[in-house]
Amino acid sequence: MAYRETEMMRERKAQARQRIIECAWESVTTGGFRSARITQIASMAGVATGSIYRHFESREELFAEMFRLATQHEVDRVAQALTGPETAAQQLENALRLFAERALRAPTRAWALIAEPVDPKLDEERLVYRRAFARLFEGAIRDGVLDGSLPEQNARLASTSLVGAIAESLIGPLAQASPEPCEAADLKPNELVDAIMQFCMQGLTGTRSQP
Amino acid sequence: MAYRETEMMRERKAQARQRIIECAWESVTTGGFRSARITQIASMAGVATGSIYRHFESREELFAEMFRLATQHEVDRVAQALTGPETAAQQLENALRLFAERALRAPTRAWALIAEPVDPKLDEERLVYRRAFARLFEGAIRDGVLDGSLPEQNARLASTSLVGAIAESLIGPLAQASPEPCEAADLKPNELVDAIMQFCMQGLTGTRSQP
DNA sequence: GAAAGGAGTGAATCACGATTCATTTGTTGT
DNA sequence: ACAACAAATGAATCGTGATTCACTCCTTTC
Repeated sequence: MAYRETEMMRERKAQARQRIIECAWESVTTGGFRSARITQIASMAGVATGSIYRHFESREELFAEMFRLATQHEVDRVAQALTGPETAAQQLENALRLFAERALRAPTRAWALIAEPVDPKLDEERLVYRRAFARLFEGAIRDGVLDGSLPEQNARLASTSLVGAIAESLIGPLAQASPEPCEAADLKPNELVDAIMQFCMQGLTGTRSQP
Repeated sequence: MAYRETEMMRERKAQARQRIIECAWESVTTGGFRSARITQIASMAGVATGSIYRHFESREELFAEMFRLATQHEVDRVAQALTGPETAAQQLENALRLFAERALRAPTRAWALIAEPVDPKLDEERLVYRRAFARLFEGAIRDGVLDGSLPEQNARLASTSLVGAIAESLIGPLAQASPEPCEAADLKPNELVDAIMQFCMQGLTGTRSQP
């Protein structure tokens, strides 16, 4: 017999796979799932169209995998903000702010992650993404209730509402085109974030901040 | 010469047009824009495929028109709730609750109206829809600030956040399949609505309700 | 260096649905 | 009843883009 997959080959394939995912992500970040073409991704990655299918079952599968990775990255970022010496409420505010700012900085990406619908497989992944965030925020809210920085409440629902309020505030205005982001409510980006945060924190604490 | 469009014919055409829109709406309500096929809509309406194009420039155009009508209907419903003898804050709560309940009762329709992306023409219409709601809620918030039932705040942004919080809370969990709606946060539908409303009203008033 | 596979290629195929258009079926006025 | 025209039809066409596959190119092993 001859040819047994060697370490070098495994490595090389893994790299190609990685490259494909990265290009897919770039394509999605630029124009959303809708306009991401397999053909174009292939040529970006410097491989033939058919080669994509050596690495992924289908277009769906490629996007699902890509989504999984991007999502994990984003969740990790936000999770980081949920550690530190501050009160849980303060940590949560930081995390929410980070979430909002990141979304605002890359609207097309945010849209793709949060809302753009593609196909059932992707929706499934998105659900996981949502749950990951929900769980994150939910935990922080529970902590806040324990350390007294937040009042008693339904943590699960509050966390969902938070994500929703932020996403809508950012994405609603930003969904269409990315060229001239943000003019929602006639505010500058950071003012927008501030205002969103005020609403969210009031919703959580039931206490007026900065009257 | 002969044949000049008569009243009866005009009527008949208008009816067909109406029927087509209704069937399109039913189709969208059932499976979302994505799965609404012109062919199927035609057969539902009892006309030939080609006849659709006697009434509408294109698929896009049909959906846009349909969307416009559905939207108007929905907005009118909610606007109704914003009249009455109660404080503006109370009216707003009623309106929000109505919005949430209606969405909860027909998740696929709500999804189609609020979030499902289709094409640029539709997105434009959706923007109008969002603005209509925003304006509605915004006005109510302004009134609330005036009559003292709500504290000073950025009405525009608060209204956006409200729509977002509600939409996410409802649609996030309900987006996928309509068969078994609602088990979000392990709550029954009306409990879900109650919890959302609490969050929203706290966000608006900065006051803890039902501690 | 030659056999034995695996990996890569990309033009051809296929699927799917919107749209068209030659033809048929009314409708109207005389 | 007939001319003149509009409306309706739906099978055929077209466009788009994912997916395939017969073939070539590389690696590995002996």
